[in-house]
Amino acid sequence: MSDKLEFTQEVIELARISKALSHPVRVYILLKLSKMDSCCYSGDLVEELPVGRSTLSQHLKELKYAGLIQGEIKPPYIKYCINRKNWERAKKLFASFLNNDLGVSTLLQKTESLIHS
Amino acid sequence: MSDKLEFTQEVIELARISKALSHPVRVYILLKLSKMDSCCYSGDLVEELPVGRSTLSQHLKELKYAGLIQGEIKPPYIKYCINRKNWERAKKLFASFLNNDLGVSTLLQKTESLIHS
DNA sequence: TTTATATTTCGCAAATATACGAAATGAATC
DNA sequence: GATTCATTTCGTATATTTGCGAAATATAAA
Repeated sequence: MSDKLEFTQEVIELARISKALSHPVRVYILLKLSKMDSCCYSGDLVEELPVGRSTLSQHLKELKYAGLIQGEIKPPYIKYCINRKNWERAKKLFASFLNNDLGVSTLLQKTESLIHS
Repeated sequence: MSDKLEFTQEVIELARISKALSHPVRVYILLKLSKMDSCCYSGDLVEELPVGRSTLSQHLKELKYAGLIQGEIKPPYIKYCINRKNWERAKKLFASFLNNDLGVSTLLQKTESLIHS
């Protein structure tokens, strides 16, 4: 069989989450938020991290877009927290990945099965 | 304390590995190689994956550079395998990350401690 | 030595990521 | 309404990533 296949959702999702974690600033933010089990202001983070405010805001936006964190507006602040549900999902996916629990059949699929499903 | 800090090796390494995993082709290759517990030719992969030969070669190069795989020349082929040692290290790092086993003190460090250590 | 095969490197184009300062936003307070 | 504060968006510059085909490389076979 030499047909080109498409990636499954699992593979695409793993890549998407990995991308969200592919910068030290974002790794740090996620580690801190998941550890604190509480929330955090953008202003607190910019004090510690070696980037400017607007750059930090971009990183927060990316993590939000990836669904890994969420912001709650508490004027004049915005409190950022881990998105527990998606974070647990990410953890499970990665655990499967690292422990080789993902079956070969979950790596690729034929185009047809995507179209007709 | 509002001094800017630097990232620890753990944070930098997590970001680096995540970056290597931030593309579906690379996730697929790593999953396949770690699952097979054997090796794989570039030619086999290009048959399955939706990218051309030179593009696949780039992805393999990146994974090699990240230390996650290694290539053994078996003319006229090159056999690619998981780099077991580094893969185990990556697994441990990620497991700590996902389980919140990394202490807060392992996230950032003062510039001084880098310079004088 | 020529030919065939597998893979990589090169050159290029397009898209995405990273960073910053300045300006804009949105809510509370004066 | 004007001011203040925390944060985001905009505009811009630069660097990196992704992709491809053509050319180069390296080895085995004819």
